Amino acid sequence: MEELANKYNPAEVESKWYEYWLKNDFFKSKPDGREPYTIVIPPPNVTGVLHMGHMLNNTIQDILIRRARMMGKNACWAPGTDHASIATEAKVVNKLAQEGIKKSDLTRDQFLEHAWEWTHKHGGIILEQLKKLGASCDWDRTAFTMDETRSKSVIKVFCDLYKKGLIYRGVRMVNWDPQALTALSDEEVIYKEENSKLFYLKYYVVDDSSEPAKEGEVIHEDAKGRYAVVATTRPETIMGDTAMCINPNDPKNQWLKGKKVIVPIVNRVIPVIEDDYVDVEFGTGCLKVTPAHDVNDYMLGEKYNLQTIDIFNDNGTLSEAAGIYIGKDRFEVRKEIEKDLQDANLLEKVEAYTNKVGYSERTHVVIEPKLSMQWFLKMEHLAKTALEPVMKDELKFYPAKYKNTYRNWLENIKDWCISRQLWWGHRIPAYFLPEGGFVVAETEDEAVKLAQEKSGNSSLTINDLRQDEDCLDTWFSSWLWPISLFDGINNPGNEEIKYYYPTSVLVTGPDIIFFWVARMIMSGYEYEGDMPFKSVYFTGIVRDKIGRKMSKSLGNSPDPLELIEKFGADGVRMGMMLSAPAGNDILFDEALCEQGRNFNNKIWNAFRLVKGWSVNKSLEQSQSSKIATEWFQEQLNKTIAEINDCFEKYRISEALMAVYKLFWDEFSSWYLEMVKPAYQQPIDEKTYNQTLDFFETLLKLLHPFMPFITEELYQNIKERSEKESIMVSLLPTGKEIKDILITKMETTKNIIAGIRNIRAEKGISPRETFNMFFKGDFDESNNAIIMKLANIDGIATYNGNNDNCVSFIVGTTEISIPLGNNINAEEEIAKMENEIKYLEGFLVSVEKKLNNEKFVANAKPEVVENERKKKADAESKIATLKANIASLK
RNA sequence: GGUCUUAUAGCUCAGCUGGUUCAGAGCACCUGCCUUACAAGCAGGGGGUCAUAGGUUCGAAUCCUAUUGGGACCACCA
Repeated sequence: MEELANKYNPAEVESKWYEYWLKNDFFKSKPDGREPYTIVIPPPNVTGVLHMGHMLNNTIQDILIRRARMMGKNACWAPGTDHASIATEAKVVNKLAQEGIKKSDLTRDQFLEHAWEWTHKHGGIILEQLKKLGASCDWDRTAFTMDETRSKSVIKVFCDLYKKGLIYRGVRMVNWDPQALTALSDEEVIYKEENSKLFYLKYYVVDDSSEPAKEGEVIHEDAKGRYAVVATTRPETIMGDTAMCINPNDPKNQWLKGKKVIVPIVNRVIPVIEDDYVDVEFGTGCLKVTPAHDVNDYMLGEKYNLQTIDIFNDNGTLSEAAGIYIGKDRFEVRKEIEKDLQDANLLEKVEAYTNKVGYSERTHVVIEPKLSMQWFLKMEHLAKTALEPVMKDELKFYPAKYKNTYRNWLENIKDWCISRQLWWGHRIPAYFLPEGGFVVAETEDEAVKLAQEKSGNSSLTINDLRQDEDCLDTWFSSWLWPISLFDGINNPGNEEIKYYYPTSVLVTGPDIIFFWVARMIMSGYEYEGDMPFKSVYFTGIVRDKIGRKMSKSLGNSPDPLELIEKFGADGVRMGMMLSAPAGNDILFDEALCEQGRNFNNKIWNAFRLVKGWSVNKSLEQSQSSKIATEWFQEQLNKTIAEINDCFEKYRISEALMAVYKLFWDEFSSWYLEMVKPAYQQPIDEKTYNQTLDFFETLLKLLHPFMPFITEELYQNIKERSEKESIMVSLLPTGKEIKDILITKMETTKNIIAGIRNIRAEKGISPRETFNMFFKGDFDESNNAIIMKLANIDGIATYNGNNDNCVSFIVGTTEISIPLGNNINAEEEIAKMENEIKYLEGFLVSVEKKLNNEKFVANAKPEVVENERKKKADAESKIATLKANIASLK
């Protein structure tokens, strides 16, 4: 072996092996006789760039998929991107704006041309970045939610649901984004607490009879007459007021019953209506009703047949219907109207107030509730089928706590507003007839046919029909992802969908449990009659080390690619996984990547050591090496079982920690030290080969976590043939564990540590040798190990003649090291007396238990037996210590 | 406002059906060491009334109740 650098350099090897894997098609999957293991990637935005959340998410997926592949399964990780309609359209609009082009100046086709250009230019960068991470996706399968197959699927599903009567069109109060100029679903609105103002407005009463106030009534009055006071946070909407509402049981407002009031400034006369929706305690108990601009007011409007006046334009400015402030922005008007009300003496007071305001998830502008014609999908039936499998754990959530969240949403589900007033997306396949009405069809030809039938006019052509301008919500394509990736919508029951569906696991963030996870489950049952995935693994949010969400504006989010450059992909992957228990947020710290990199280096150097040994075939295996190999084999088996168990429960960070400790502590610190030949001495062949086998097994166990370094070393540890790779090798399966060897070695390690401790305390060089004596039960089979690692000349039973000994106790055995004049008797005595004191205290508590009749009667026999043993052991230790003190005195 | 969740070492977290895996791990920290694989390292070591108060039990970090403090989600009063 040529000279190897003493530091591992990841940059040199990572791209080399990724190329090698691609060249050999190791990531590819085709249906065959093996058990499938399928993951569909949560498709990132097509024009997005990799952030820490993606890193975490995709590292986990890669770990799972690589492990499955090494377990002999047919592993298929299907990648792709999402067209992200609002986000992408917003980016394109911005870009055009920079070039001085307004969207409204373009035709739909022209705009889409720009959008596709943008998509082709920036699209898929994120997938290239995933390759740097080592992601073993089957790239030939790369899909896009707006490619032909997926688009066809979406349209087909829309038509199907329409035919089933689950899709309908209707005027509803929707969340309107005045910047993107589109409706949003409830899930796309984020409520934020805000410091705002509560305005108290005067609504003068018409035809006031001036009857005296009855008991409990609160009547406001000034020179202009009697008036009601209405508290509102949105005075700019008074132009849309069509009623005032009081609670019929509100004593203080009884006098308003049946009256009419005048909207301030506007001077429109509106009725006072009564409904117990109104909270008597809030404000003055008088509510202004603006059916066009508030969800609850809309409900009141429906109930009492009120007029609705829509005072806003789509972009949030005041419309003609408002009559005043026309063309001005809503927030501008709020300021102006405050002043105007003040000037007109119609503003009683203004109070500071905190309330929650809805913002658009994508454009971050304040949502305007707006009445508009939209398409909706009925959810009741879909929700019903999707609930039970999750509650019954047929489809498992990790962590399970999200089952509650899931149930809560499904049980209170509202219909899904699926239309968006955007161009970038799947256009709704509804076609309006010249004389009114519409048809829904997958193709234009079919639309014409249906239109002819519907109108009875057989001369209708496509030119007579007008297709709906709206697009579908992005999630309306994402919810089909696990099916459409295998073309299961267009070609039901095809070979791929039958083989790969249901997929094995979905790895995603809990923030999209409603947007995406729940809806995929619905569509899965609707179109495949089965769950889309057997498990869902919810990752946490990546935060910085002091717990803040990573965000561009805070500047606390590291660039993943820079991290990879600095620590290597393996190091970063490990850094992510070290602190990522399922469902917990991860507090990311570069120090974790450093730990990952250090671990790479540790593996690298262990490799250097082993490869540096020369083998002497005529050498016999030493006793210590024989013990070491037998023990390590057991330790390996034990850890493999542990890792398997962790993976079954999706405790991935724990699995990593187990293999980390196995390699660093058990293998490097203990095993290699046990078998390591003296400097420049050869090693026997048997031990050498066994060590290489162990090393190879360790590399395999590490591979899912750290694919690159493990491949590099796998290729170098033995001669490999052309197309061999660790990523397609088989993981060792668990074997029966002989715990006895492990237990014995633990005792041996304790003895070695005890001796090293004495050396450290007394400042004795590790090179200086001496003898060791024992008293009590002692298994001598590991003596060779103790002698080698603790640098001991000989081991013998204590013969009572070695007065100047320092002792310690392991289990019930006393270990003594003769140190001649190095010993300070007083110190030793003090130490032992301290220990006796502790043991006596311990003994008291054990005896107390054993003297308690109820304990002996009720506790399990083995528990009682254990207490007896504790008692005996403590007593024997005390006796030993007392004898030692006596001998030192 | 509702629902859920959580509190264990300086930090991040394990601790399963109450009892020897019961007080643990990793990191950080401290003390020695540049010992020929590795200072990105080696050897050794010190850290916790298991949030607080009650209760159940022979026995509680573990089960129950309340309180306090985190977190998440849903709803929302103008």
